[in-house]
Amino acid sequence: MESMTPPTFSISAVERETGLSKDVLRKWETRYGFPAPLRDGLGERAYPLQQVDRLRLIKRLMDAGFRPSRLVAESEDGLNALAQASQSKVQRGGQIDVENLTLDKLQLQDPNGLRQLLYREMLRLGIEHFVLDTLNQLNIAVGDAWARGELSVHQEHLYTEAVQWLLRDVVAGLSVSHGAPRVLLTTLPDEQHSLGLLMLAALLSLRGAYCISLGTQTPAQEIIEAAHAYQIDIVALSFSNAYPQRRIIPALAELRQQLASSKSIWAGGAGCARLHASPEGTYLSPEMEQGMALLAAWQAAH
Amino acid sequence: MESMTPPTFSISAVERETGLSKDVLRKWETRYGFPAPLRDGLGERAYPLQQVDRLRLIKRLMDAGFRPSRLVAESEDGLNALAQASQSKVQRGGQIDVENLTLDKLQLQDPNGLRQLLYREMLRLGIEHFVLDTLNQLNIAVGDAWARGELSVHQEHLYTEAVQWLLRDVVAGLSVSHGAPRVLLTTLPDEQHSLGLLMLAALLSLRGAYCISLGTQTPAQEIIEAAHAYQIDIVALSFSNAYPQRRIIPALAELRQQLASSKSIWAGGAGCARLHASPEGTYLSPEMEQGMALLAAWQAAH
DNA sequence: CAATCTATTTGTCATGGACAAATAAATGGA
DNA sequence: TCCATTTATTTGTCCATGACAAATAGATTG
Repeated sequence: MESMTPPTFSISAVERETGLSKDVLRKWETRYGFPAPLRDGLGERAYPLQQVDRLRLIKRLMDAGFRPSRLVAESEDGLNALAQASQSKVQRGGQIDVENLTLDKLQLQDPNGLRQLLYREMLRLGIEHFVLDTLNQLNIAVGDAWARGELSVHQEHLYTEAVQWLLRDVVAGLSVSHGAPRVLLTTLPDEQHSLGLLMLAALLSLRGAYCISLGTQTPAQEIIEAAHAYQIDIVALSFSNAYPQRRIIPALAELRQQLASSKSIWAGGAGCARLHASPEGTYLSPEMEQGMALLAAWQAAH
Repeated sequence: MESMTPPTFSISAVERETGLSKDVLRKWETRYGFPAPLRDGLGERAYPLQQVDRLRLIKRLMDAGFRPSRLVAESEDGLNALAQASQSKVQRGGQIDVENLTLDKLQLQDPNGLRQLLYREMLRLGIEHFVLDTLNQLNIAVGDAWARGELSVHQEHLYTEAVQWLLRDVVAGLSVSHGAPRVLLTTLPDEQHSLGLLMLAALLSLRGAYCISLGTQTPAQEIIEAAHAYQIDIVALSFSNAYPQRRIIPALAELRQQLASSKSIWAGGAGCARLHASPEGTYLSPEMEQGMALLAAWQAAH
């Protein structure tokens, strides 16, 4: 038992853990000299935990807008400093008094407490206010804390689960089979974040829309088919920051081309925030409020 | 408008749509001569829709146990015949009278009806019976129908969503903060199916356990950390058929090695069904019932 | 100071070869 | 004949290197 082998990761394990493709991992190695994995007996890359952690941090900062060459060159302290600095600037609306408490609860490892807290807050504020303000800001707060490394992945998972639990309950309670418009909610493959979708579903349901959620990662072909089958008026897609920006527009264009022109396409989520224009007949609404405005417009027009 | 370009897919699009890695797609091309994508102006592979569909079908059948060389050689009709034949043999317990009705509902594009139907059935049978029998068999029925190509992806998504909606509600209602054992439920990266997890959570909660769900795709490191932080007694992981068998044992072994030996590790889901032995101190329970037995054993021992 | 043009950065794709792990096929007793 | 063990084949993943377009930053000019 003298020689415990320290844990290392294969290239595909690192791809999974960091979200950086194998190609990218290899290219960085030759271009920047980092990562610099060890090699196992077979000559295959073996990434030490430390490097994987660093890669994770770099990926976070890239999602926040930094470029790799900059980050890879940075020292450990430099990276951490950047992470500290990369706070979301968005601070609209009044402070939510529950925010700190909730982050505390998360850090206190109290999943049930968190759920109850959110539920009570929702009852107090009403769904619309709760979703538009509290959840919105909480998401940002959690995202920031995570980017700064103050929250571990499992804590973030826990938060996501708690909110999902809550919102699904709400949406299920609000559903009526004859609402209008009929909205199909989902994400494209490679996009796993569904919180935004659920929040939108809650808000739209509140205003009388009929929401059908397909969960995450529905192939484009299937979206088309489902939109037809369920006689959908509006297809709502969500893109998180992690979704490669450059793929959004083409994806929307492709959908637009194949979908009956009577059906609208909405794209929401933080991933859309930095986009300026979208293909003809598709609508960007990085903020929830804009989604509500789009709904109002649709309902007025019909 | 004479020449509409027929839609083609890039290699990464095909990877997303089919779940076959780029490496595999390229290798099959040289080894078996299929797929045989066109090339665009840049010399890059451009897969016609027809080939993508065929790849999807092949992937389905591979998940059902067939080997690629066999499938790739097969004719179109041959593949369809195989898909027809690959029914799950499991038909234990009495027929559930609701099954056909539910599949009908799915095919009738009636998401709300489905949810209500499931809910009513749950009330009628009681949660335990409903989960162990109805849902279990429904899952198999849906999985089979999907493998046979009778169900499209969006319909399967819809089913999954409906069940999730239902079960989350149930689990939330059952949660008590002082139950024992304390169970952490999640899946490893690359495993996105969480239905089994939710079903287990419902059953365990019913029997007094305290369940903490982290959703899907929690990195191994994070599971360790969370197990410690939440003072977990049992870590329950779920593996679907789609999860590469060969990675299950090593993954369990790695977890076992890093996790305090006082904490149990359970592995469930259809992906475990074909495994015979598991690492020391970890337990396989491809069937829900076995999970219940494990729980009973744990509770008896404490 | 805004807009346009050049240079660099960056991700993805391609090719072709190697190898271990998984699976099937063949072999040799009981 | 059937089970267990050994040999072959299949199969996924990895490696190295090179090419190129799209995205971004930096320079230049009106």
